[in-house]
Formats: sequence, structure tokens, C-alpha cells
Amino acid sequence: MPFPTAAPVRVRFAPSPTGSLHIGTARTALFDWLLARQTGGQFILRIEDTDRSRYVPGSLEELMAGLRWLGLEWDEGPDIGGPYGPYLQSERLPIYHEHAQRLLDSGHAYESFYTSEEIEAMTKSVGQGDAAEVNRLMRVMPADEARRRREAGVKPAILFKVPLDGETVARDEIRGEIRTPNRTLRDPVLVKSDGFPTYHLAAMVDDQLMRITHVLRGQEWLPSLPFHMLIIRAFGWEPPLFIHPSIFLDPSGKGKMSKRRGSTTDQPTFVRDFRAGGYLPEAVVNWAALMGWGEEGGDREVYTIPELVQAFKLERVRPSPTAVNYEKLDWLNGVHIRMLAPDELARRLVPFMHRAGVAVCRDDLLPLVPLIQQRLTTLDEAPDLLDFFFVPPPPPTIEEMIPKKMTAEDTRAALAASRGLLATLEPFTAEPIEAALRGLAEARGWKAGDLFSILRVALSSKRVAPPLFGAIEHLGHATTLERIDQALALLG
RNA sequence: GGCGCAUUCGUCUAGGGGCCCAGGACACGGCCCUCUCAAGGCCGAGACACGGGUUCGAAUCCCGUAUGCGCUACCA
Repeated sequence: MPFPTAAPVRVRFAPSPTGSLHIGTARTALFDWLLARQTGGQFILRIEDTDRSRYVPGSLEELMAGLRWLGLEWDEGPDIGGPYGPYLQSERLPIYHEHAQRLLDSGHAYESFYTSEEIEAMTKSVGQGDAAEVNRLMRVMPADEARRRREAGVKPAILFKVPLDGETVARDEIRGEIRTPNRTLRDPVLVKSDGFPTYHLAAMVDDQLMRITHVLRGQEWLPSLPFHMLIIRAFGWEPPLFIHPSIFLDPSGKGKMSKRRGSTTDQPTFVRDFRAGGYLPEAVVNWAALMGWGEEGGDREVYTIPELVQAFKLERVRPSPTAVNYEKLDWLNGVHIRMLAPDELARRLVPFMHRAGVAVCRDDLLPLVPLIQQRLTTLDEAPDLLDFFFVPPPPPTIEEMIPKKMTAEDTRAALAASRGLLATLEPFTAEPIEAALRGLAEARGWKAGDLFSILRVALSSKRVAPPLFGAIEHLGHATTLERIDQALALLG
């Protein structure tokens, strides 16, 4: 980047392979990526797969495909490696065990043989509000009981010892200092009894070992920040900067954005839904960036990806929750479609035409692009606008062909006269076609709009179609006359 | 229950003590342009959650309330 705004950062996007890539998650990744690119730093993909029970096959592939589609290429990751690998947490288990042992040795952590039921009972006996008292209880177990359980094959969990009093001061770069009384904090689990680390341990260790400078993660982590500061200090490390972008809310703003699979065209939720729904990645990126971030002045809405890299400012990320606004996405998508070079639009339209059963290639589409470019909101609307150029449409109904104030006889006459004119017209291009047809309407005393409407329906079987004269030009002489003849036949 | 975070038009946001009887955008309404549909242009309606402070002066600072969201061992 020409103007790095700061020293190079190392940021990481660390999702769990537990499902599809959610747009809110993707937005955090976007902020990461923007920061890395703007400072000439590195964007690292790390996979947090320490909960075997939640693993969803194929989700890692979808995650990477989604990131790539958005254009968020990573510099280090499980597929491409890097100097700080491995980048799959499940392959780093010895590292976590070694670090857990260090905390055990330094007295910052302890083993616990209690069951969840026992802990629950302790909590109930003390009252939920008194975390420090629960901690006191959890930390003691008679030595012989502990030995008995260990010998019986019970595997301990390893917990971090939170100070029983005082307060922990942590800092979120967009919210400032956050102070938490230690007596409200329960000892967090570092290593589960199955031997796998929790996020609290694994993420802190990895961020340190991978030299992460800025941690961007969802707001749901904010309550854990004091734990993380405590853990980092227990290791004697220098903490990275923490930033917690807010969550996405439903369009109503009343609740958290649904995790349920959004229908592809209605309320897309996952990155693949946006893709399937005909949204441009650059529009999705533009839209996502605008939710929870705004440039100084705030008058700018449309950004290309390079412009975003340039303009993004971490300190301007907003801490308040954001309701998603799909209407704005639609608008932005239209804007970005109009910004595309025609051949690029043609190229991107191909898969959507194929999906609709119209077998065309980019070059077939290219001459038609000017007719529809400013009419598209999403790419998947293209087939409905263009199919009649490639596939004979179903015959129109007589009613839709006859304008309100005209009779079937008038309509027939209009069609016949148009046919006569077009049959000999040279050159067969939009301007002469328009001139001829307008002249005809005037000579016969028809409203031009009525004449055009008849022809539009006759040629495309649609009431709404691309501009008539261009459409006639591209349909060509033969097809145009043929369809007019068919319409004439229909009218008897 | 405890703790934490948040709160400007319906929505995204600008604004960070006087420039603000609050600016931009989407959506909405009207008009213009117009072969349909769009795109585009112009105009309009629409907000500082509430209550106390601090101050000559508060959307902006402080406190409280309300509301929303999140976390509350062995999900991330």
C-alpha cells in the first residue's frame, strides 16, 4: 500500500470449523484483512478445532472458499503453511500441554477432579453472584479423594486461578478501559478433561507464539477479556491490542441476527448465500464494512476494495450493535454492478444464465450487457431479462399484447405495419429502428408507447423487458420477423 | 441472580461542549426524465432512550433508570 498508516500488523482470523461462514464473522475477517493490507502486515488464518464434538465436515473448505470469494486472501494458514505453523489447533496439542504445565508449575493453575454436577451444587450453595466463594470451594479437594479419583481413571480439567480480590483492568481499543472486580470472575477452564485446550488457553498461546499484534474478535468475547489479560500476565507476556467489533442484529434491530440458514434470495446469512443470490463480493465487502465502521465526515457510502484498504481506520470501528440492512445491500450491489466493465459483467453473468438453463458464454452476453447493466440489482435477475434472446419464449397471451385502449384489430394492424417496415429496414440497428417505428406511430395516429408495448410483448412475451430498439437489433432481422408472424397468427 | 458492553431519523452512520432548531446514505412519499422496467435529477417527511446533575452553554462530560445484547467452568 502506498501510505501505510502504521507499523505492519499481524492479525489473525480464527474461526471454528463448525458450520458455514456467517456474514458477521466474515466482517471481522474483513477488518483483519483491511488492517493487514493497509499496513503491509500479515493476515493469518488459524483454525480453532479444539472441540471435536462440534466439527462439521466440509466447513473448513467452505470457510476458505468464502474468504477467497470475498477476496480476503491470507498470508499464512493451514493450507499454505507459514513460519509459525501448524495453523490447525488440533495439531498443536503438545504446545498447549506444555504451556498448561507451566501455569501449573507457577501456581497459576490447578487440576480439578470435580464433576459438572458437583460444581453446580457448589454454585447453588453459595449463590450465583459470589464467584470468588465458588472458586475457593472448587480449588480444594481432599488429597486422598483426588488420588482416589485419579486412580479410578478420572481425568482432571486444568483451571486458571483468578485472584480472589482486587480488580482486573483490561483495554479494548474502541471502548477504552474495562475494569472488572475479580470476585465476580469464575476460574476458567484451560484444558478440558478430554485433554483438549479451551479457547482461553489455546488462543492466548497461539496469539503469543504467532506474534499477533492485534486481536479482532466478536463482542461475545468481551466478558472473557479479563481472563485473557490474567492468563497473558501469568505467562509474563506482553498482550496484543484487543478490539471487539459488535455483533449483527436482525434487520429489525430487535434481536441477534438469525443463525438459521437464510433463504438464498431473501435474507442471506452466510457468505455462500450472498454468492448464490447474485451479490458481487465487492458489494458485500462494501456493505459489511459500512456496518460498524464509518469514515470521518461520514458522507461516503461507495467504496471499492482498494479504497477501503486506504480509508479503513481501526479506531473508527463502532462499539454498538448493528442491524443489518438488506435494502442497502441491494442498492450497493446495483451500484457495483454499474461500476463493472461490460465484459467483466458478462463473465460474471454466465454461471447465473447456466443455472437458469440458458447455455451461453461470455461473448454471447457481452453485446446485451448495455441493455441490462443499469437494470440489475443482483446477477440472478439477468436470466429473466435475457432468456428470450436465446430461447424462444412461450407464446404471449392475447390480452397482454393488446393495449388498453386498442382493439385486437388495431393490434393486428400495428403488428403488420411494423413487420412491413422492419422487413426492409437497413441498417438493422437501434436508431433507425426507433425512427421508423416512431414515424409509423405518428402516421397512423397510434400512441408510440402503445405500439412499443405491442412489439415488446410480441417479441419477448414479457411486459417488462430490456429497451425495445436495442432488443430488436440484437434479436436480428429473421427472429424479429418470425416472432411478429407468430403473434399475428395468434391474433387470428 | 451476578458481571460486562451498548443506546443519534425505520435502518447504517456524521457529529466528541457553542459551527447542530443535528449532516450524509438506504428505504419511504412527491415531481422531472422516459418505449416497459430501471438508472439519473430535484424536493419532502423522519432522530440525540428517559431522569437528574456539571456548565454561561450538552447530542456531546458525570450519575442513575430503562431497554437490548453477551458471558456466567470442561462451546468458540
